[in-house]
Amino acid sequence: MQHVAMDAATSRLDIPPAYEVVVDRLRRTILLSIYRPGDKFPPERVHAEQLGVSRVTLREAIRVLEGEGLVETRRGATGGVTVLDRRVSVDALRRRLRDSLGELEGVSDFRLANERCAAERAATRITREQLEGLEASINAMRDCESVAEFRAADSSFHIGVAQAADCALLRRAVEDARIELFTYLDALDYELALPTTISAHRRILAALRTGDPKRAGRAMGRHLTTTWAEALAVIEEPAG
Amino acid sequence: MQHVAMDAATSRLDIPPAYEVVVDRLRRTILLSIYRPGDKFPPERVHAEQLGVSRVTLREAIRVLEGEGLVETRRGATGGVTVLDRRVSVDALRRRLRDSLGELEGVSDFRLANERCAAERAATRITREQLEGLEASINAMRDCESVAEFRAADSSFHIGVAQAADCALLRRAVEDARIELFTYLDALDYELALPTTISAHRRILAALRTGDPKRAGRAMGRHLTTTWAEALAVIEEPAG
DNA sequence: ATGGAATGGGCTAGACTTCGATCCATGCAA
DNA sequence: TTGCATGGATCGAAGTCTAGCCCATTCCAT
Repeated sequence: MQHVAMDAATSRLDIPPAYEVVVDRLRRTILLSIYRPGDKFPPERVHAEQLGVSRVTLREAIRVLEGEGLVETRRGATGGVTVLDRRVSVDALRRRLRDSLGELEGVSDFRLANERCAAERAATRITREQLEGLEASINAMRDCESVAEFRAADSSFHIGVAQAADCALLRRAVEDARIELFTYLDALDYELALPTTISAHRRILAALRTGDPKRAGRAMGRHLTTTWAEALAVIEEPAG
Repeated sequence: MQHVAMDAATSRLDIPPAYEVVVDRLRRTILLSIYRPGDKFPPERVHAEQLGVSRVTLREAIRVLEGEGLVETRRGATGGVTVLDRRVSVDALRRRLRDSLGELEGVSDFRLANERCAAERAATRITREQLEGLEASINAMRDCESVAEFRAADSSFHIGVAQAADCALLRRAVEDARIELFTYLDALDYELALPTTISAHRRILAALRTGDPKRAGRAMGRHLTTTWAEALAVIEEPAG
C-alpha cells in the first residue's frame, strides 16, 4: 500500500471545538464580503439562535474575530458587533503576497478552471430570476466607491454565476478560490479597474443570455485572465 | 444586503462531534480506495494515537462504518478492522444513479475542469520521483482483476497528478469529485475498460514527460471525456 | 493441552465543553 | 430620568472526550 495519499489515512485529525466552527463560518462571510465593513451582526441572542449555538459559544468566536481585527463590539442599545475595515501595513502585505506568489498563482489557475466551467454550465441552466440578480450586482458595482463595496458586488456576481451552474462542488470551489485570492489582495486598496470589470461582467451576462456555453466560458476566461494580470501588476509594482 | 449568499451567514451550523470527524476521514479513505477491501486498519491503540483521538472515539466511528457495511471487526490475535467489499443490489443502484444523473453530470464537469487544470500545472512541476509513482500505478493497473484493485490504481494515478500540480485546492477538488463519482458507480461492477484506461494513462504520462501543459491537459481531457461516456453507457444500459 | 501475545471490548473517574438561565453593566432615545 | 435593547459575566447541569485499567477472544508457539 504505497499510495500517494496514504498519509491521508493516518495523519492527525483536526477536531474543531464548536467556537472554531463558528469562527470559520463568520470569517468566511466577512472575507467573501457577505458582511461588509460597517455591517452589524444580529443581536447576540438572535444570532446564536440562528447559528444553532449558545451565546457563550458565539461570544467565544467573536472574541477570536476581534483578536484578528475583523470586528469590533460595542455595548448599549445601539451597540453590537460591527465588521471593521481591514487595514494592514501595505508594504508588509505586498512583501507577504510576493513571497506566496507561487501559491497564489495556483489559486488563480484553480479559479479559472472552475469559474469557466461554472459559466459554461450556467449558460444552459440559469433562470430569469438569476439573470436579474446578476444584472443587479452589475448595477450595484457602477456606483461603488470603496474596495469593500466593489468586492461585495463582485462576489455577488461571481457567486451568482456559480449558483446558476447548479453544482454544489463548483460553488464551493468558486467561494474557496475567492477567499484565498482576495482576502489579502483587497487590503492593498489598489486603484479599481471598475469600468473594465463592469464591461467584462456585462459581456459575461450577455453570453449567458444567449445560452451559448462556449461563449460564456470564453467571456469568463478572458475576464479572469485580465483580472489576474492586473493583480500581478499591483503585487509587483514598486512599493510606494 | 440582498446577497445571493446571504443565507450562508445565518443558517444553522453543523458542529460535528469528534467521532463524526473520524467517520468522515475513514470513509473518505475507503471510498478513495486508499484502504481497499481486505485491508486492515492499524490496531486500535495505534490507530487512535495516529489520528489523535481516544480509543473510545475511534471505536464509536468504527461502529458507524460497520453500520454502513463498509468494515467488519474481529477480535483475537489476528483480528482487527477489515475493509469490506461493497455490494449493493445492482438494479436498485442503477435506478438510483439514473435518478441523480443530472447531479452526476455536474460532478463530471467539475472533475474535467479540475483534472485538466491539474494536468496542465503538473506538466511543468512534476518531479522525477512523482513521474515514477505514476508509472508504478500504471503497472499496478495492468495486472489487476477486481474493480477495487482497478480503482485503487486509478486513484493513485489521478491523485498523483493532482499532487504534482502543487495546489491544495486542486487536489482536494480532484478527491471530492472522485468520491462523488465512483462511490456508487463502482458498485455496479461493470466490465472494466482496462486496456483503454491504461493506454490513456500512458498518453497522459508521456505528455507530462514532455513538459507541455497544453498537451497534458488535452490528454487528460480526452481521457475523462471517454470515461464519462463509458460510465453513462453503463448507467443507462438496460437492467440485466 | 497450555501459556503468551496481540487483538478488540467494556468500564470508570475526571477533565473539559457546551448549554440554558439568570443577573449585571452600558449607553442611546424618548 | 426612565425605559429598554444591547453586550458581559457567572453558575450549575448536561454532554463529550479522554486516559487508564482490566476483560474476552483468538491464534500460535511450545
